[in-house]
Amino acid sequence: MTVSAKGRYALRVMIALAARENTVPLKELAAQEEIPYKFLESIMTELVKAGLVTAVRGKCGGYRLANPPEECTAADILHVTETSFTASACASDKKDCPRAEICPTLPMWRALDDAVDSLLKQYTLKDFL
Amino acid sequence: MTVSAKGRYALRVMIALAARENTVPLKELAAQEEIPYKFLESIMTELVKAGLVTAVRGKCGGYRLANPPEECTAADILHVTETSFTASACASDKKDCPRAEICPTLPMWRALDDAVDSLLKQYTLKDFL
DNA sequence: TGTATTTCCTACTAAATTCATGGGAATTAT
DNA sequence: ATAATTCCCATGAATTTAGTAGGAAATACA
Repeated sequence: MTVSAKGRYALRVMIALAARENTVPLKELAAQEEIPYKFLESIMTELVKAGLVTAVRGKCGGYRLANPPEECTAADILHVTETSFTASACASDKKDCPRAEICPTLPMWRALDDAVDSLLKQYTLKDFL
Repeated sequence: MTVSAKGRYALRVMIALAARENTVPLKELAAQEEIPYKFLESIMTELVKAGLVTAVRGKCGGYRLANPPEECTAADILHVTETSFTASACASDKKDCPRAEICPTLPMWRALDDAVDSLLKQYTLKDFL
């Protein structure tokens, strides 16, 4: 029920990018945020694929936010990094749970997901600067 | 960020106990709820220690709720079973995170914990019957 | 054109956590 | 006594998370 190191790293890096205008190379980001270089590299790949970050290859390249800080929420970021970002496995994969139809707790898991999501949507990168 | 099988099992068993007046032996509970006997046994031990369930040893023994169903919330149960029931490791163990003082995201993790907790407190075992 | 700097891609390894299983001691109704 | 039960301690398997390694592809700049 805890956000992974990966998720916390991702959020931290996004805040770091929000604080800078130019593209920042991974080497610098990893050093500044004290995150293992190669691990961060894999995280950046995901953030790029999700459209939250823009990558510039080659010399003088690096990463920068794809959008203004106030347009990127904590929910956006964590949905990318957290493999199963839902309170209960049942709530997301209906077919995986044969009890879904009769499960008395399903409504609660759904409500919990909604509560978490709506709270995380309230925080944008701008709020962390 | 997902509630473990252990947590879901615990909730299910507690609902099952809430639906019955008498003490129910583990053997029966495990069969009815289709939960591995020995795994459930370890879960019951925790629930007993937490004071949510009363155990009766010996022949004709078993488990029953320690309190009326309307007095036991989902939060009570999940706090027992989930090893780290907090959105971020930082939010619970201050000393583990050297950045706690300056961390811009800590308030959000705290708010998330509060949101989750207050929602889970709204559901009692009675609501699931 | 060559070189240094950078992201991209694929595969692998290590550590931690979750999910169980096994055997037997202690307790209790009959 | 005996059978049915919880309690206690240790171990093992499976899954997920965290971190590493090496090199290919792109790009700025001399």
